[in-house]
Amino acid sequence: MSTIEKALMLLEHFSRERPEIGLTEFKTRTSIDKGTLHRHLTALKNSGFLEQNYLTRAYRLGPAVIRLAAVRENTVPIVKTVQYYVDKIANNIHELVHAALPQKNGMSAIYAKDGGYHGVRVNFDEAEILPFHATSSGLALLAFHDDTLVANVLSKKLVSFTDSTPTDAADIKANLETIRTHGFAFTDQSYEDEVGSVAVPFFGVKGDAIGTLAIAIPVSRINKSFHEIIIKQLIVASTELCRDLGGQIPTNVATIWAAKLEV
Amino acid sequence: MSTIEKALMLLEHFSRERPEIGLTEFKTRTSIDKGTLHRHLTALKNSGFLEQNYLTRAYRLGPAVIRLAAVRENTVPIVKTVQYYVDKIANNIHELVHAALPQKNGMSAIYAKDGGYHGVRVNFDEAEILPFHATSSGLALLAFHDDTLVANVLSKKLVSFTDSTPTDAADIKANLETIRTHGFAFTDQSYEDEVGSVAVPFFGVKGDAIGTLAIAIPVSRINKSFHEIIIKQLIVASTELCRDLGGQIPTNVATIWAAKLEV
DNA sequence: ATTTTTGGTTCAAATAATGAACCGGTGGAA
DNA sequence: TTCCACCGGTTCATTATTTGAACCAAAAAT
Repeated sequence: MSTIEKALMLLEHFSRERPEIGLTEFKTRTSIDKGTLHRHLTALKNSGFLEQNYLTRAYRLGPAVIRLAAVRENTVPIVKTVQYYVDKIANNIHELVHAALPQKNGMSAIYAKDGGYHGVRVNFDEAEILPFHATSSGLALLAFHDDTLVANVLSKKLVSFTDSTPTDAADIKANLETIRTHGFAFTDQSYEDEVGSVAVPFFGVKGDAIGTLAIAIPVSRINKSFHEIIIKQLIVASTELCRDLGGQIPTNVATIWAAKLEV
Repeated sequence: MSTIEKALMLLEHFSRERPEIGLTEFKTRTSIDKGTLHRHLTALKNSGFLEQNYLTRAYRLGPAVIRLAAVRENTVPIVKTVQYYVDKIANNIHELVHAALPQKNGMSAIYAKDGGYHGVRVNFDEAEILPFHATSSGLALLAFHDDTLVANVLSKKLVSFTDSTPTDAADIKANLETIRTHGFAFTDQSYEDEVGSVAVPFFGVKGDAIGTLAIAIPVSRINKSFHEIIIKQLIVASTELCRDLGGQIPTNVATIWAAKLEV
């Protein structure tokens, strides 16, 4: 692995829950030598990707990422486009809806909207990394993305989050096949207890999955008819989203989805 | 310079005007060897910082920057906070207002709002890099930032954009001194013909300038009383912004600003 | 049909990354 | 106060990676 990739991997450690990380904490988290770490962190700092809390000397993400995100969003306005559809679904079904994009080690939610209606709500952090194998977003993306990603994900240790987290590669592979025939993914408490979720992919110009739309619901509120309603909403939104982004829904998926909407 | 920094410098070439850059174009723009470039671009791609247009093979910014920006904004919510004040000023004075953060080679506008009132308007691109020496934003930041940045900027070749662009290091140093005594910066067609601008810094916890609020106006509409009004608006907004961000206005600046508001 | 230009690859030579040991400051605990 | 542990940061000989001229294949342009 190149030095560049090693250094950029450091940025993956930052999240909402862990916005600042000190040198020694980095060392324990990565088991990279302190000297090397310091040089990498300094390079990232010099490039504006990190800055230091001048009191604690801990590192946090820097202003360079703000500019890059603005340029990226101007180039490919996924976030803005996605927001419209997430809001729409959330208003219709009054549950937590979110959209996520694939990152190296999982899906990253780029926007979430709580339908705000029920007392019991699913708690959710944007910018959190959702593991591919344990979330409906992750599985929906894997199922419709190229096989190298699947092989890559399954080759690593599959962490267990709840009693229901699937950790067997063969099981997951079979599940991905099911997801492909159904046109959507769902999970039952595989990432968080008491939370089920449903997700559909949305597609890029090549007809490859570039992101997902998903809904998370307390298991107590899941029932068959509601499940059907949710899936229809997701399919309609994803279809329109693909149109807006200039994406192409693979013909087999289009057929499956059309059939789902007929029912 | 480390390999990491060299690679990250490549990301600086992307902007609204140039959202996609091919290998050969990169070569002409950077005069880095093609082999090296390709390896760096591939590393950035593997890390999610770039992706390739699958038709043209040109590179564009990738989804990783979206996640990082979300985390950064959650850690230090400058963009969101700044928007409120930019909108407020724009509504009051009906001119183009923007906020900018320092990057390595200039200021990057993170938000802009056109007051939308006049026929002749200043055109403006967010995420564009505004050179330190030729814009009021840049000068306002330099004047209240640490001297190493000033020395760094002045040590490089100062590009001329109009007939009025200051390109002499001594002149600029003198101007920075003036800016420090006035508490704001202004420029007259130094970056774009027919456009003048005024800027004030806003400060971080250390009392160092971390960004700027600025107004750009067609020179035809500038007059003394309007100038005064603009400066007052900027000072008030920056003061409140610093409070919101937990920043500290250096005492000497606070004194100067207080005097300006008295008049 | 040929030339030019594109993105991408190779491998010996050149250079930068690495990491064990070290430094100095800070904040408890004895 | 003294001591010790822990923090961020630095050094420098060893080691591994980066580098770039030459090369390749495919796609445009002529």
